[in-house]
Amino acid sequence: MISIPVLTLKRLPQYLELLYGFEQEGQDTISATRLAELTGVHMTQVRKDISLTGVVGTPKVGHKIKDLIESIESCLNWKDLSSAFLVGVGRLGSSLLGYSELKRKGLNIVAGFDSDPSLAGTLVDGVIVHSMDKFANLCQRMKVHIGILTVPADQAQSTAELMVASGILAIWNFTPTLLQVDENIIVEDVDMSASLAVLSRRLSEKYDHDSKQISKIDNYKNKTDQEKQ
Amino acid sequence: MISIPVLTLKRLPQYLELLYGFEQEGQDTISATRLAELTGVHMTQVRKDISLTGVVGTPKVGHKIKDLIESIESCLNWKDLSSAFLVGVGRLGSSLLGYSELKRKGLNIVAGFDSDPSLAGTLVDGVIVHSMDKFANLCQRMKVHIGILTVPADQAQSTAELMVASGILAIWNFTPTLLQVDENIIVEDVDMSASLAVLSRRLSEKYDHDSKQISKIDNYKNKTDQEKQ
DNA sequence: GTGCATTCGATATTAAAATATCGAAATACT
DNA sequence: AGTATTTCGATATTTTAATATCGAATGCAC
Ligand SMILES: NC(=O)c1ccc[n+]([C@@H]2O[C@H](COP(=O)([O-])OP(=O)(O)OC[C@H]3O[C@@H](n4cnc5c(N)ncnc54)[C@H](O)[C@@H]3O)[C@@H](O)[C@H]2O)c1
Ligand SMILES: NC(=O)c1ccc[n+]([C@@H]2O[C@H](COP(=O)([O-])OP(=O)(O)OC[C@H]3O[C@@H](n4cnc5c(N)ncnc54)[C@H](O)[C@@H]3O)[C@@H](O)[C@H]2O)c1
Repeated sequence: MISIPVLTLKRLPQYLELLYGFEQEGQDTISATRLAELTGVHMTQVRKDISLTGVVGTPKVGHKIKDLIESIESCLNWKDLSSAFLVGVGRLGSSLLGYSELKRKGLNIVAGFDSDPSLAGTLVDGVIVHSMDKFANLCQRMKVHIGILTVPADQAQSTAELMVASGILAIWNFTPTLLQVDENIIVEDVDMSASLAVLSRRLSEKYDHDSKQISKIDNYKNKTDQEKQ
Repeated sequence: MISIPVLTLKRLPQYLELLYGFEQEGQDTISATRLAELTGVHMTQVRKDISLTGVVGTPKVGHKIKDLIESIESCLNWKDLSSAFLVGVGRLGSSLLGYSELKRKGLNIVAGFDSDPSLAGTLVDGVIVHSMDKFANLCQRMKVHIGILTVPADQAQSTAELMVASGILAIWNFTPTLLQVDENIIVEDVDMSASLAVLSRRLSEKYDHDSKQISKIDNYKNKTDQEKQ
């Protein structure tokens, strides 16, 4: 199975999102050109990305939307559900338990785990929450290989180690902690800090000569808004 | 103000996280070499990243941790708080309202907004929630320029447009929707789908010849675990 | 003080990603 | 039917990012 570049993998869900929209609108085909316009990704890049999923289009027409969705979904292994355990049923954790969209993306959270004894045995959005001592055993018995990590930052490393020792092969890490685990464990960080860093800096780069700039922009915007009327 | 590459910006918070740890342990200096070991980023890359923030180190010693933190934080504009509004106080939205870590990263959510009338006037984790009709007015009066978007996907585009019309200059977008807004508005996506796509595919690439492979790995792991004892 | 090891930071090389170019295939139009 | 036009997909070029190399600076051991 060929290795697809990370950046391509990160673009594929974007295309999918648009494709679902078109499908609902009853559209039948779509061109790479159009996808490029909508995503801001270069036309040739879209073509390369699409071709990596293994689908072929027809000249002048483009791609059959149904085929393209099918191809991207199976490329990402989103066609059938993988089971996952979530550890840390706090604010973020329980919001994920209720996030039904994940099922449409191949992820089925079959149980939550938390060190807080008052949560053990409860249901959160229909998902059972267990105490931590059940983790290793259930993990092996149910052959679950994906772990979602939403514990406090200072508990992240030890929890990750427990996961790995219990048979977890891939960790979806929502904590800001940099996990140190065996190198053949797949760790994928959902890095909100990283994203916030980019937003923060880009805003500074654009306007922070000393925030007077922002007022200028405000004035400019008001002006053009008036002109538009 | 120079433009720092996205990938560098995304690595800076990683370094910071480690640096906070060292600072607490009472350490005084750190070398790029050590940061490279811990993050998996190449040593020369770490040096480049660090030098982009404007700090200089001393040979043989490395960098003063205090200076480095200071330098990265001010590079990301995390030293002083920017005000933000959050729209969509649902599962994810309210989990963000309670996420105090954001304040340490320069972001101060000063109010939430929601179309659900039963939420108007309530406090969520100490943050006031307003009805949507107050958004434009408060945005201008309080000179808030950052908007956090956590409404359902089908409401994302229209809400983004409201934000832009109200003076928002940067949108932190947690929805899977690809926003179409004026090009000088900064949009930063927290793309969980993208992250899940990478995790999913990498897992397939590694083990999906037909999932027998995973059992093999299990056996292998058990074996080596025994050997370790 | 002198050599030695370490680390910085600048410059060069390599690798990877994004963009441009071009011919061929398919449809629509004359 | 023939021609123009759109779009695909393969190949080349350019740009950007990652890695390697090297000299200089600093502190430490002797
Ligand atoms: N809240 C957010 O919006 C948000 C956003 C981004 C990242 N995060 C990160 O997600 C993580 C969780 O944040 P949160 O706001 O949901 O915190 P939280 O305190 O609301 O929830 C943490 C949960 O983990 C449980 N827990 C603590 N130690 C545990 C352990 N050793 N084993 C198992 N369970 C344990 C707690 O009982 C609690 O239920 C943090 O690392 C945070 O940095 C949160
Ligand atoms: N829940 C998660 O863990 C999670 C994870 C990743 C992404 N997301 C995305 O975040 C968004 C919110 O997800 P959620 O699970 O919190 O949903 P939710 O239904 O729990 O919350 C949505 C909130 O938005 C409000 N709302 C709806 N329309 C609105 C409008 N036009 N203006 C203002 N407020 C409006 C609703 O009243 C509700 O309070 C979705 O786009 C989802 O795809 C959620």
